[in-house]
Amino acid sequence: MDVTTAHAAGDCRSVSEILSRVGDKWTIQVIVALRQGPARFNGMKRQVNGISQQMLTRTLKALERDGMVVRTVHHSTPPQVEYRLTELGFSLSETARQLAEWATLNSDAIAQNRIRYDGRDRP
Amino acid sequence: MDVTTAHAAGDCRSVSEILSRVGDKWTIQVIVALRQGPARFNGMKRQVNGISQQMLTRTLKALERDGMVVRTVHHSTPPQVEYRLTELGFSLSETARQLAEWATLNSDAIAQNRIRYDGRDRP
DNA sequence: CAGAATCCATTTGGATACTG
DNA sequence: CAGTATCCAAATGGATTCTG
Repeated sequence: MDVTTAHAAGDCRSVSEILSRVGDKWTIQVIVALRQGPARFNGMKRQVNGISQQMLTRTLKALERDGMVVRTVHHSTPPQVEYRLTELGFSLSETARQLAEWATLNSDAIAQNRIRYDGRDRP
Repeated sequence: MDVTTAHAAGDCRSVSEILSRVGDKWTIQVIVALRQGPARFNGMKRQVNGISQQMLTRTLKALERDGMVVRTVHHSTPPQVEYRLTELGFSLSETARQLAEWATLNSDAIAQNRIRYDGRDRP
């Protein structure tokens, strides 16, 4: 029996908190983007489609705090700041990639399910 | 090359939307809870630790709309309503279980990282 | 380039009271 | 038992302006 089964797969309070942290609008995408290797701020902003500057800042800072990303400043001109995954962050990125893949593969089906559901007569 | 790599792993706009849907505070936990088999409303409320009645209602309704859960009413007294995963929902639950497992295994490390980060002198 | 700061709209979530 | 309805607080996220 694995640890998840032993814990009834997520009844710990901490799990809920972590899931809602990594499950916000951008975290998974940022982590998946960093799988390819270290990246710089504006590079990521271009890579992660549609993210605002503020949300990228917040997301990266939260990931740094959680120990999933390290931030390295190179004092050059122009200044360079590099972000890369830690081991912890990389381990999450494996699962994150699967989740992103699932979303890619099933987004059409979900969109159709919604249309069908909304089309039924209902309050 | 798999589809995720082909799509640069999540730059589609739809992925962002789906991820933030399944990544709210409760969806993953509800789905993981339903892996064990069909369940009834108040049973799930007890199983998913800390969820309010309203949030369970909202989460289940959203999952039903997305075609991940089916809701079956048995007109008995007292009334019974059964929720169970569809194939789509079950396929997500595989990845969801991994994510919940990751969260369980690493919640301590993350908590410690946060303490360390917050302890450093910083604005 | 890499952000910090501010403002504001929307979403999310909790508590409570009520219903068939 | 299985919800609905309402109110409200907090979190989330976007846009814009400013800075070392």
